[in-house]
Amino acid sequence: MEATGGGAPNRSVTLRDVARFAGVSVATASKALNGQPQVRAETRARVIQAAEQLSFSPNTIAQSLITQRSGTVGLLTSDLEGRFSIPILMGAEDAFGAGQTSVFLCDARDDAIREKHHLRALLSRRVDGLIVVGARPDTRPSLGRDLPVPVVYAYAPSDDPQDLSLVTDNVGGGRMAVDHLLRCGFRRIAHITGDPDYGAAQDRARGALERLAEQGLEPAGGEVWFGMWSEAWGRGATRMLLERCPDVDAIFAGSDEIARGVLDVLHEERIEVPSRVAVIGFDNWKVLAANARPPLTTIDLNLEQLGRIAAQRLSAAMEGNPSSGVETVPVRLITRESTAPLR
Amino acid sequence: MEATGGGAPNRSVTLRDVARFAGVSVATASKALNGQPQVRAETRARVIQAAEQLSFSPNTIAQSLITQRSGTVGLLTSDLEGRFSIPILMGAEDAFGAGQTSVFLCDARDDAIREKHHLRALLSRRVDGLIVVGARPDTRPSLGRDLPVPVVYAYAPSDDPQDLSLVTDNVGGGRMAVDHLLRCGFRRIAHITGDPDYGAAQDRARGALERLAEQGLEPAGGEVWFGMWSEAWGRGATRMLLERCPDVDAIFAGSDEIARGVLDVLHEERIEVPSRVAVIGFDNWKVLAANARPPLTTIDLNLEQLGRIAAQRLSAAMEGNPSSGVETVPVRLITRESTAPLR
DNA sequence: CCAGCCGCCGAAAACGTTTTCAGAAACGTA
DNA sequence: TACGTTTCTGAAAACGTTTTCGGCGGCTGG
Repeated sequence: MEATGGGAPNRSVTLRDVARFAGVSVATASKALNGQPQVRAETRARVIQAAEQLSFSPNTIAQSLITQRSGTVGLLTSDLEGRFSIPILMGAEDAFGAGQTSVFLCDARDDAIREKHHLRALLSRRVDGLIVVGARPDTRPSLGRDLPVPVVYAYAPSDDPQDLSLVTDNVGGGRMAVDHLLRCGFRRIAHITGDPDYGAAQDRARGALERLAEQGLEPAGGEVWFGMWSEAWGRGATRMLLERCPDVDAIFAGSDEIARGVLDVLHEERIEVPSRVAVIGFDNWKVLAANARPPLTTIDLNLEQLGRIAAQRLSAAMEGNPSSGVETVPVRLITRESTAPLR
Repeated sequence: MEATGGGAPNRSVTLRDVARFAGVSVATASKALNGQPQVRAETRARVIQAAEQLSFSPNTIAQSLITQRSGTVGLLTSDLEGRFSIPILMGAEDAFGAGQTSVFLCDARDDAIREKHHLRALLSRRVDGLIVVGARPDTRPSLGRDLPVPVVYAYAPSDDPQDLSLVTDNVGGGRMAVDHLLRCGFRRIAHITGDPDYGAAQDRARGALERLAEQGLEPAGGEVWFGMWSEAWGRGATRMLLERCPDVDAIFAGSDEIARGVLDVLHEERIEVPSRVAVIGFDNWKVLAANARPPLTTIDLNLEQLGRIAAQRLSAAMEGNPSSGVETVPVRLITRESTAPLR
C-alpha cells in the first residue's frame, strides 16, 4: 500500500495530522520538529517518525505569515539572453544556502513599466530582498529609497549613491589584460573596443592606458579604437589597424565578440596568433572564447562571485546591517592559447 | 509630509488599516477591493481611495494561505548558460499574464541531489505547478507520478509517457532546413552535425534525409557527418567533405556552432557563400548566427513559444485538465544571407 | 400599516503554522 | 505529608486575508 509509504507527499498533510498521529498537540509537534529544547527526546522521536511516515512537508506559506519573513528574494533583470543573470542567480543560490531562500526571477525586458509591474508583484509577495541586474554595465535609475526591503544592484550600478551597487572591475580588468600582454613581452599593444557611450568601454580603456603609461608606452595606433560591440567592428578595426600600424604585436579587444572579429582578420591575413600578434578578449563568453581559433585568452567577469557577494550583502542588510556605495568585484584572467610568452 | 503621500509602501499597512481609514469593516474592505458585487458604489470608492492613500498592497502570502493557491510556479532547470531557460521563462511570464503568477527559478546544475533538494523546497512553498527544463534535448528521468502538483517537461522530455513533455520539432526542423536549400535550387547537400548520442542530432538528420529522399536525393558524401557540437568539428568535417566531395553546393549544419566552423573553412578556402556553397545552421543562437560572415540562415528553436505553451498546458492542468504524452512545437526558419536562391 | 424582499454591511470562522503561558506530572526536600 | 522545583505538554492567540451567513434598514405591494 501507498498510504504509509514514504513516497507521495499526499495533498496537504498538515501539522495537525502529524500531531494526531503521534498523539500530541500541534504545539508540541511544532516544537519537536523545529528542535526546540522543551520537549522530551522520546516524544520528539515519535513526532519525527510520524512526520516521516506521513511525508509531512511544512507549509512555508503559513510559516511566512507568522514569522514575517518569506524566505524569498526577487531577482529583477533586463538581461534578455540570461548571460548575466543566470551566473548571478547561481552565485546567489550558493550564498543563500540552498533551500533556505528561493528566488523569483523576473525579466523586465528593458521596459520601465514592466519593471514597475514586477516590482509591485514582488513586494506584494513580501520578498525579503531584491537584486537588480542591469542589462548593460552603466548606471541605471534607482528603484527609490522608500522600499520596504533592502535592494542591491548588480552589474549595472544605481544612480543613487545611497544605494548599494556591485560592479565588475572594468578598470582593473583593462589593467590586467595589458599587464598580461606586457608580461608576455609584447610592447606595441592596440586596444579595439566597443561603443564609447558604454561606461564599460571607457573604464576598460582607462585601465589599459594607465598600465601602458606606467611602462611609458602609448597604445599602438596612438589611441583607443572605439566602435561597436560586434565581430564586424572587430574585423574592420583590425584591418585599419594593420594598415596604419603594421608592426603591432598585441591586440586587447574590449569584448570576446570583438576579439573574434580580430582573430578572423588576422587569420585571413595569415598572421600567426600568438607568435606574431597576440590577442586577448574580455567577458569569457564561453561559446565564443573557448571555440575561437586559437582559444582565446580573456578576462572573466566573475559573475558567480558577484552573485555570491550580492546575496551576502543582501543578507547583511536584511539582518539590519545595510551598506551603500559602489563596490567593485575583481575580475579574473583566463589564459588560453591566443597569448603566450614570446619565447 | 510623507504620511499621506502616494510614495512609500510603508512597512506593512494591512487591510485593517484601510478598513479603519475608510470607516468600514475588513470584510467590506476586502469585498470592495476585489470587485465583489455586494458593496455600494460609494462605499467601494471610499475604500479604494483609502487603499491608495495608504498605498496598500495586499499580502499575497495571506491570500495564498486561504485560497490554497500560491500563484507561483517553479522552473527547475539544469541549463548552466540560461540559453534555454530564459526564453522559456519569458514565454511563461507572457502566458501567465504578468503579475498573476510569479516563477521561482532553480538551477539544479545537472546534479540529481540538488534537484531533489530544490524540488522539496518548491513543494514546501506550495507552488501551483512545475516546469522542468532539461539541459539537453534527450529524455530525462521523470520526477514521478505522485507529485501533488502538475508538471510539464520542456525541451527535454520525461522518460515516463504518462507525463506531459514539450519538445522542439527536430525532425521537422531538419526537413525545413533541407527544404529551404532545395527551394533555393541546391541539390548536392551535405549534413554535418553533432554527437550521434544526442536524440536531437538523430532527429534533425532523419528529417533531413527524409526530405532528400522525397526528391530522390542522397546526402552529399553519402551519409550524415556525425561528430561533436563544436566549431572545431565543423571545421574538420568541412575539410574532409571538400576533399571527398568537392562538388557539394550546400551544407546543413546541425548547430550554429558547427555552422561557424563550416563557414570558417569555406572562407579560408576562398569558397564563396552562398553563391558557390550555401550554409544553414540550427538553433538561432544570436551571437553566433547574426555575427557570422555572412550572417547565418538558421532554424530558430522557438523557445518563447515553447515556454508559452508550457505555461498554457500547466494552467490547464491546474484547472483540472491535464494532458500527457510528447507534444512537439514547430520551429521557424530564419533567413539571413548564408543561403540565397542560385543565380 | 404590515409582510416580505432586497441591498448592503459586519462578525466570525478558516487557512497552517509559531509562540507564549499556564498547568500537569514527576521528583526531591523539609 | 506538604511543598517547591523542574520538565514537559497543550490551549489559545496571532499572522492577514477571504468567505459565509445573519441582520439591519428601507422599499414595495397589498
